Amino acid sequence: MKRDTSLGILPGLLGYQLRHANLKVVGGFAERIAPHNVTASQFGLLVLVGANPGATQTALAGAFGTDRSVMVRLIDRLEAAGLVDRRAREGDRRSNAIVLTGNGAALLERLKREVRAFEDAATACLSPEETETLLSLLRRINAGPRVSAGPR
Amino acid sequence: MKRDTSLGILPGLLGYQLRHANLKVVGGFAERIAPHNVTASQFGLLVLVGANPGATQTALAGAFGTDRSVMVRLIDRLEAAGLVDRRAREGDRRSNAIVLTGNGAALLERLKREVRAFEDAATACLSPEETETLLSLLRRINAGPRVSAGPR
DNA sequence: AGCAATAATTGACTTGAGCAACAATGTCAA
DNA sequence: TTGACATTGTTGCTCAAGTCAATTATTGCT
Repeated sequence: MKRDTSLGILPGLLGYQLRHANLKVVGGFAERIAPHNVTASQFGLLVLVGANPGATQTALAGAFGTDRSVMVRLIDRLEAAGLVDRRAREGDRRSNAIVLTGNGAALLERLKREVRAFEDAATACLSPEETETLLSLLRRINAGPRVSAGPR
Repeated sequence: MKRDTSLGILPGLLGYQLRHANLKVVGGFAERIAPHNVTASQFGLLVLVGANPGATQTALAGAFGTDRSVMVRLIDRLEAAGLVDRRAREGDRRSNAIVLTGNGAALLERLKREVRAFEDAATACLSPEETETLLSLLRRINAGPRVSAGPR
């Protein structure tokens, strides 16, 4: 009774393909780094903090593309795990300076090696040039203007 | 005080670019169709039901890539909104035959026009050939083998 | 008849996003 | 200087989704 199911117009939609690629790649990566008790989002944030020591939570949220309130809870968890610190910031007592702890920096190094290996596996079905093309097209989509809600 | 934030190695990672493209495209689309009280997932499911009238919930879940229990609640909402019906299926009283209602079919037609316009806007920064390339690369990633958890 | 498999459902739990409100703090103009 | 306004981190609330286990009704097999 397999009556194989048609996907209709979905395969032609960028949104659909993006949703599935995201599910597959990010999901696989999450599964791979799960033994370290870190999610994919947390890894991304660790990279960001490592590249911008002392940045403000709002700056991190902006770069990460999330709401400030989401950033609060993300950092809460990383801080509870002893991977980052909230430091006082001279000159502005409203904001925190977020920095990696020693443990955080060490874990980040190990995770960076894992993510490289994982990405190679995930793009094994593409040639290196094709992978580069895919990345550059995605970057252009991401850099493009915010897509308005359209005429209504 | 913009001290523009560095993204570190993130821009070179497929997972990162996919996450952001997904956020941007799917998020923008969700915002656009929100006035119709439909989420992006629900739109996808409407397309699927329209292309496979009378399909089983389990078949839909399989094609959609979600758990059966998720499908139950997705259909619950569409049914409550009067967009689909659970029909009795002759020959097997365990399963439901899911079909579009008149309202559901009408809404689907309107949404299909909107999604086309939206995708055109989202890919306006790419040439038609580039958009096709992007879609085909994503399809290959999606069709590729499940990425294993890798060596430890 | 008896029993394993299947379809749908439910409940509990977790995650993530988005929004609104708030207190503390900083900025700026009159 | 002071009063209006903006910004920062934070919390609470809501909602959509995803996982996992358990339950019920039904079907098919032997």
